[in-house]
Amino acid sequence: MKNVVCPKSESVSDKMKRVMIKKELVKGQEAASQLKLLLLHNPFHCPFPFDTQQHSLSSHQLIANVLTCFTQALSIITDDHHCSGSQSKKTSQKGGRGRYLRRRSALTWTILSSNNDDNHAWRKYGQKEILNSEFPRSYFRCCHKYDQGCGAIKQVQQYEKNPDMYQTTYIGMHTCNAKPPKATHSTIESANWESHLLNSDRDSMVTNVYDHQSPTLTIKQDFSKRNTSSDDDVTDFKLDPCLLSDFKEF
DNA sequence: TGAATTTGACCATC
DNA sequence: GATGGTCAAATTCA
Repeated sequence: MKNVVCPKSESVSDKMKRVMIKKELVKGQEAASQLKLLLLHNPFHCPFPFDTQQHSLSSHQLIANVLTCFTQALSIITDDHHCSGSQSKKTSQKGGRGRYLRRRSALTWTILSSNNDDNHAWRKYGQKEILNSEFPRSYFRCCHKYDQGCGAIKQVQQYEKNPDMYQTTYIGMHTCNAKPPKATHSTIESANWESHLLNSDRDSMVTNVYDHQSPTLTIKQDFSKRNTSSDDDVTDFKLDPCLLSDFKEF
């Protein structure tokens, strides 16, 4: 963080950026504190992305808030880094195309589902053959990208082990006013489902696996990139009955 | 005719 | 350089 502040040559925009970064970090800190309280009072709180509890934010939403705040702060810092300095090279604009924005740092999670309908309006913007993959990957962005600046995107690919299922990766949270995604009954009625919540740097992965045969929720953290993967990273939770009923309501 | 999808080319990342 | 992600012109559809 010491790179962020440069008091000697700080302009008005630098000050604004500093304020924005501070604001994002404070928001992230608040969300982390709420998450801590939530887990202290209910360690078995359902982390599922589509938690239906209305009275408070789910742990997933809090995690998403934390990551979003940090991502925002980092993007401000990164933009500053890229834009500052007279020698920052301009990208070529062949065919009038600008710099492509990649979202590797955005909050990402993957679900396996028998249908792709999640109650959000998506616009397909690309399809690609993937190496060593039987099925192409389709790329969708939120229809409200331009009117509301929503940056949510998803990638859909048929699951090779079971072509009736679709592996859908959501990247970024919806910032539009559209209805939040809701899992369908067909999703839950499939034998098992799993979702992956990836953190921003992809160093770790949280995998939630719900098994209908024996109602357990497996939360698996994958730190493969850090080379610390072990059986200790896998935690099985017997679900609290009330949470389980919430879980089956979708 | 406007909106949505397809598709080839461009760009970023590893 | 290979591969995946995104753009935007061309095409299709309602």
